[in-house]
Amino acid sequence: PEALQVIFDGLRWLGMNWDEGPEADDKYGPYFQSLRGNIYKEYLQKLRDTGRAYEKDGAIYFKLLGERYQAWDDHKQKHVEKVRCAPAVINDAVHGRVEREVDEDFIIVRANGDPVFHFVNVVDDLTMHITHVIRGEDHLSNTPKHVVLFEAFGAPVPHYAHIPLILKTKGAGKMSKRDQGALIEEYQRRHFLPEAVRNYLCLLGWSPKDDREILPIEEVIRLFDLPGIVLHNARFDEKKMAFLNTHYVRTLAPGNLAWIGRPILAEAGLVTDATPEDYVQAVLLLCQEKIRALDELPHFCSYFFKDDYAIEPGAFEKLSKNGDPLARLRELRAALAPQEDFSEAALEQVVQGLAAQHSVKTADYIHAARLALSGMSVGPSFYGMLRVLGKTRVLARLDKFLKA
RNA sequence: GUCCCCAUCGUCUAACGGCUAGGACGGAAGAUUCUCAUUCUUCAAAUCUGGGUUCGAUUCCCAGUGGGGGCGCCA
Repeated sequence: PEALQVIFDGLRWLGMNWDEGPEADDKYGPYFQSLRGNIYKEYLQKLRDTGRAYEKDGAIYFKLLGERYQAWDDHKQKHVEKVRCAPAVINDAVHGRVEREVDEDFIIVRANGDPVFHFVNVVDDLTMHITHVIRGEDHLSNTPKHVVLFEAFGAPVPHYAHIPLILKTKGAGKMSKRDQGALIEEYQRRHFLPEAVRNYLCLLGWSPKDDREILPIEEVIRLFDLPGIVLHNARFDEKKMAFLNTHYVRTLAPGNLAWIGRPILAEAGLVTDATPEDYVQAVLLLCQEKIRALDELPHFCSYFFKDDYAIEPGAFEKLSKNGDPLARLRELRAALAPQEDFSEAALEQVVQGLAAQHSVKTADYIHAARLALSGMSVGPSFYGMLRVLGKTRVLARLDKFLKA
C-alpha cells in the first residue's frame, strides 16, 4: 500500500503518466491481483474444459501437447517428465525472431490456491486487451510459456519487445532494488531534477543516432522507436547522470528555480514563509551557476539567511600568510560605508580603486571579504554576493568580523 | 549443467560491406579568473579471439571465450 504509492509517485515524478489502470480510468479493472481471483478462476476453468490443465500434488499444471518422455534434469537434480513439441516462436520487436521450446508442464496455480505469475500475466494481458508488451530481457526466456498459454486460450499473442537490462555499476549481475542508485525515490530525495534522470535513462540502451545526448523529452518521444534499441545490457553510470543533472540545474529558468529551490531551503530550515521572495530568488539566481546539484544548495548559501555562520577553520590563517586580510577588510569597510550604489559594476570599481590605491591585488580584498561575509572560502560571484546581501548586512558583518 | 539473449575506448553509444572507427561521461594536460564551478583547447583510450565468405568485414556466417538472463508451488 505505502510501497505502491512510492512507485506511483516515482513514475509521476519522472513524468510517466498512465491513462488506464490504478488511479486512472479503470476500464479493465480491478488492477490488483488480489482482487482478480474470480477472473483467474474463470480462465482456469477454460483450460480445464479444453483439457489443458490438470491437478498434481495439490497444484494445477498447464498441460503441453506432445509425446512424453522421462529425462534427467541436471539443474533440479531429479527425473522429470518432458514433452516433445515444436518450439514457441517470439517475434520480438527488439531481438527479431526468437525460438525456444517449452518442454515441461508448468504450475499455474499453487497448492494453496494462489495463481502463478506466468498464468496471471497472460490472463491479465488478455482481459486488459494488451497489444504490446515491453519489458526487461530477463523475461525473454519465459515468454514461450506465455505464448503457449495465449495459444491455449485461442487468443492472439501480443507484440513483444524485450529491452536490455541495467547492470550494476560494478560487480556482476543486473541492478536490483538493493543497489546504490537503483531507486527513483533516492533521486527525488536528493533533489535531482526529474528531466535529468529521465534524460539519462532514455540514453541507456537507446540513442538518437546523431551524437546528441541532451534531449528534451518531446524530442525523445518524436524519435524513439523499438528497433533503435540496442541489443546489449547497459551498465549504470551515476557520473554521467550527475553531469546531466548539473546541466539541467544550470539551465533551469528563473521562475522554475525559485519554485523548486525555495522548498529545499525551507526543508533545511533556512527560510520561512516570512522570508521575502525577492531575496530568496536573488540568492538562488546567484548560486545557480555555481552549484552542481540542488542538494548542495543549503550548504552553499546558508549564510545568506543567518548571521551566525561559522568561519571555515584554517582559512584566515591561510590568507594571512600572503597578506594582511584585516587591513584589507578595514579599507574595504571604509570604502563601502559611503557607497550608495551596490550594483556589481559599481562595487567592482570600488574594489579596483582600493587595489590601485594600496598597490595590492583585488583578489586580496575579495578573498578576505568572502571569508568575513560568508565564513567560507568558496562561493558565488563576489560582487553579486555583496549586491544580494545588501549594504546593511555587509557592513554589519565586516564590523563583527573585525571585532572578533 | 542446459536453453535463450548479447559482445566497439574504463562507461554510455555512432558508423548503406568501403575515408584516419565519430560523439559524450570520466581521466590527464593547458588556457581563462575573485574562490569554486563553468567555458575553451589539447591528449590518452575501443572493434573479444580464431576461422570462413568477399576485391574489401566493426558490419555477414561458424566456433571458442566472455558477459547477462531463464530453468521457483518468486514476480
